[in-house]
Amino acid sequence: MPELPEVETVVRGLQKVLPGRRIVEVRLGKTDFIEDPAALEKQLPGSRIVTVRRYGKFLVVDLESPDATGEKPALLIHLGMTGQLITCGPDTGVAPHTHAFFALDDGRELRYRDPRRFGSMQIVAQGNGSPLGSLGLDPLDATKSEFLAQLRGRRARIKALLLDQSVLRGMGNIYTDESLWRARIHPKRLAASLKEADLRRLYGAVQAILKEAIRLRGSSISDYVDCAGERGEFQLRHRVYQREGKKCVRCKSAIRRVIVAGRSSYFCPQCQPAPRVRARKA
DNA sequence: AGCTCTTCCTGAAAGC
DNA sequence: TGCTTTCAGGAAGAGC
Repeated sequence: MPELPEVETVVRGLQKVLPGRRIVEVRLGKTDFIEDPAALEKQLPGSRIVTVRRYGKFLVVDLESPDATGEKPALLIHLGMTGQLITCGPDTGVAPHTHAFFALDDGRELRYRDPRRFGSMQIVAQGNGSPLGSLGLDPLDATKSEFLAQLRGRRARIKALLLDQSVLRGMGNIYTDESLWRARIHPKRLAASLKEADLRRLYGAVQAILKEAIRLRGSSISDYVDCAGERGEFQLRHRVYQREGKKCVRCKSAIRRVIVAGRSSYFCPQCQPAPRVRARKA
């Protein structure tokens, strides 16, 4: 599923080919994941792509309107669980579940495919519109003190906080579990119970995991591919994610799975000791 | 504030 | 073999 490293990989690929291109035509299939399909069909044709960038798990396509009104619209795309953005020639066969086609002025096409349609697409007036405003720190841009300030003293479970996009933007289930394993922190620990040293270790782990995942072009589990259709390789480096019952590479204990924050959470019971459970009153 | 449950959707995998 | 059920999960919303 596309999280920060996967979106970053797609963005880097698109940024090589899209800036300067003009969108000449928009064709849509199913539109229930698009906020205002008519707005896309009306506003996109004729506009020029300026930049493609990542904001959390969102792809932001900054646009320049043909009528130079000063309006700088942006197309926001969230890949959800199974979203793919691919560039290809116009005659390339259409994969099932391809729901949006953006014809470009060089004859090529940008296509959006999303079997489960958990993704989303919308046009905002400025690249900072609606959903982006409520997002928290970018885990790679954040300094250690910003990161610590965001988590210190919070009563929620650390895993829930790492997944919360209003706290940190971009982490998902895979990189949360991998980071917690690396930092030797159990997903159920309350952030407020963590020592300063734990949080520092977590900061380092998050940065290291995300950077390595970007270097390896993301994790290809489920449907993830980059904008050229290539798979990533970080799934080969997963230490806990989807490794229930397999041996921890550090201590040989069997990896376990529990539900935390409504998500499957994989951890090593030896390396990541569980918090003390408060006794339930009878 | 923070937890759990539900909804959206499809395909893969498990169960019978 | 082939059908049915379950599960996965990003995000938002409800209810506690």
